[in-house]
Amino acid sequence: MNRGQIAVTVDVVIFALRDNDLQVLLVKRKYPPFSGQWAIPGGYVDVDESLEEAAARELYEETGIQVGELEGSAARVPYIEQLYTFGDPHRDPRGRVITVAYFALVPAPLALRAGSDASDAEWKSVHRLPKMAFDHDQIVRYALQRLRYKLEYTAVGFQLLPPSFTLSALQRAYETILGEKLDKRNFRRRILHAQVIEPTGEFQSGEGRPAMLYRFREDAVAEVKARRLFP
Amino acid sequence: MNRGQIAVTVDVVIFALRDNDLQVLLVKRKYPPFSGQWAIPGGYVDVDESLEEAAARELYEETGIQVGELEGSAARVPYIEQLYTFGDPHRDPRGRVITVAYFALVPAPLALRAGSDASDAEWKSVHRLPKMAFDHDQIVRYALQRLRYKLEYTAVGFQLLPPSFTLSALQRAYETILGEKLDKRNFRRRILHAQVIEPTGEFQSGEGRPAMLYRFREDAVAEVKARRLFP
DNA sequence: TCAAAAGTGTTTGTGGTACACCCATGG
DNA sequence: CCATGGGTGTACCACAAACACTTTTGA
Repeated sequence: MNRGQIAVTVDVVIFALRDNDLQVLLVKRKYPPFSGQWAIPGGYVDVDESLEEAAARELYEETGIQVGELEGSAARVPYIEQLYTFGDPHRDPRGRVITVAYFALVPAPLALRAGSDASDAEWKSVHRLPKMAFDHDQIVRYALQRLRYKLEYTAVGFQLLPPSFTLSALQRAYETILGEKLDKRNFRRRILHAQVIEPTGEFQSGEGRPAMLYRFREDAVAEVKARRLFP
Repeated sequence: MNRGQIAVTVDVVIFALRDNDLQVLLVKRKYPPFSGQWAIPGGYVDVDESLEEAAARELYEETGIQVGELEGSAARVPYIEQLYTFGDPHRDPRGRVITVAYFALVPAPLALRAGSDASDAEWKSVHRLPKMAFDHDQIVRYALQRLRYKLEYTAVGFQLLPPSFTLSALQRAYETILGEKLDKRNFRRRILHAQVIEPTGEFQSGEGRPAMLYRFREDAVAEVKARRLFP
């Protein structure tokens, strides 16, 4: 019998697109172990809250970001899903701590607030990650792999964009995350053909010719079963 | 702070093909809560063992099935992966118990042994599941969904078959799991084209014309990235 | 010779990929 | 008028789906 000997935490990998780069929100640890090092936001699960509630609470306490669909909220996470549970017996020097990792996507510009558990919160490029506490580097790498994977067969990528966006911005988002160039004509044809976005009727003016703005269709089928019997 | 107030278990959904049916291994609970009801094998995680070790140990204790690649072992699990972590605060009447669920595939005929923690272990059809303890029905349903999903884009299905098998047997396996008929010629072409199996040179005699036996190619690329940008 | 299961090809449609130029606007 | 990014079409190829008959064996 081992009740009471194992602690459970949740940790959340939060992705956003900033400066044409895929970034992760990290917090600087105030207290040991690993104090002064960067970590993904997270903390202990309370006895009477669900894992999702714990993830939302820790996120809010450490970064000011709220989970939910509320309009007008400056900082909200529209998308969160369970990633994996990491349970190596030696992943935390304090003792046996199992962590249920989540991964979240937020539209680019979010107001942050340093919370009580963390002295600082900062966005860091996934390509230049600092040394991180615990096994958090492994968790972030796994989350990135999952994000890339999901990007290709679900419409999850729209969660990283503002409510309306141009097709070029969408393509840049895909290219940034996948780390490769995509053909403009093929990209547009596939996205439009997939019927997941619709034109807003508005245009965005900028440097060159104004671009049509699109929005994600809420009624879109985000994930479709594809008969493949492995490639 | 909540250390010590939350218990962690692992539970394993084990699938096998028996009698042209997809079945799950269930154990009858000896002790409360839910004593006398069916449950998937599992139990508390020890402080000093990893989640995978805990899954393997519980599996062995309750069913006699060993995890690993050992040849000659009558009952071994060649495939196991983490499924999901279920953490609803009220999923266990004894208190807060979070369970890390795994799902495993075994080739059809495995010798079972009732263990000390379970008075009985039995294979049950996924289509006619009995009333189950805790949220185990939910876990099994989720595992089935995952199995069907993986079947289509990975070569995981071969883990449910003996080392050598006919193409008809493979097709029956797919049809049983997916719950639908597949076209024989298209199925064979795709499987052979995918280069995941090779002929053994042996034939299996039976009712009609003898059938070529195939084996899974260990060097096969089981999962290939397919550029789709959602269907 | 019959029953039972194994094995085999072609046509058609759809979607992926490669590829280059004109368009609308602001400065 | 020019720089900047927005927007468009076609040809080829690979693979998915639909579809029915011949072959081999044992009883």
